[in-house]
Amino acid sequence: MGIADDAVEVRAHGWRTLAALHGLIESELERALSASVDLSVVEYTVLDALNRQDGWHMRMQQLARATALSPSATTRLVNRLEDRALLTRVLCADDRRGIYTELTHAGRALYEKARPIHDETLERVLADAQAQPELAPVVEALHAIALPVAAG
Amino acid sequence: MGIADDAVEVRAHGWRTLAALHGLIESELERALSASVDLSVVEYTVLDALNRQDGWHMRMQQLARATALSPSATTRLVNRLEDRALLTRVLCADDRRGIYTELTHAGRALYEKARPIHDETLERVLADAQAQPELAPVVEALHAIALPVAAG
DNA sequence: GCTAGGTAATTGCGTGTGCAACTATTGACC
DNA sequence: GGTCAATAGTTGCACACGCAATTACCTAGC
Repeated sequence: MGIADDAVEVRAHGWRTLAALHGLIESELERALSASVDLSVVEYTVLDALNRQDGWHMRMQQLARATALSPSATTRLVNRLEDRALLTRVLCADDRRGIYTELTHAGRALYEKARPIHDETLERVLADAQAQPELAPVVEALHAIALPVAAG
Repeated sequence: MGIADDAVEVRAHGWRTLAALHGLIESELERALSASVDLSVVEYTVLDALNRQDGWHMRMQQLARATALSPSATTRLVNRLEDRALLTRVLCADDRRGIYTELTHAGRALYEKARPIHDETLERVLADAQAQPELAPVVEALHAIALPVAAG
């Protein structure tokens, strides 16, 4: 078997490994978050994204990109969170097609409660994953990614 | 902000990056496979897993692990593929609770057709991802993973 | 040999998702 | 100023998923 064929195998195997690690992390986060604060991973992702824009609005489309969801799924996701009074829709004045979302007090409070649980779970799962020879290299790579801006 | 806080941020950011890359690859594979051979990514994963066990059976449970799916989802996934005559259920003699699955001729043929599409899409997507500074380190790590056994 | 506890797989049910079709609004062109 | 394509967001619909309950079977223990 030649070098080119090996490359195909390596990519396929790498993809399976990535998918395995992703599934592992997501299911653990799902369990931890839904048990403690009744949030799914995507719901937490929304709160996290909104919080990271501190005080700033976010369009539906940006939310869709941040969660890797379709527009329709994003609409319903925002509906669920709005029904729980965790965020509010804000009509935008300069483009009346656009809709901004922002966290409510309750939303920020729930996020503050969920965040340590999220972070601890992530730390634990990554440590577990790093102990598996199969997954370790990918976990290492995650650590090596530089933060987008100065995080201090 | 201290080193410990940075570590939390780095993990969270790494996880978002991993999720982004995973979502990117999965959606591209989904599009390519469903358009050309009417298979979803998990369905392809099943055919691939069965094929990699060349001629060998695979229990439902193993399939569930390979696809990161629940037992119920695995049952229905196998149902769909069986309805399309791509695989067959085989009762196991020594443990009559267990059910083996194996590819049919049609299943193997469709896999052979799907595989190059899968591989080419994966190559293209990984190349695209590697061009994004944000995703590149993770893609590098995937390439660096050694194949489980001698692949030649 | 029979019962009790555990495991493999399946089914009922509620829910989240994507696609396609739709509405509302914007911006470009003449 | 009116028309037309493009964009933002929402809704109808079908479908795949997870959880919990169920069935069938195996394995101890007595």
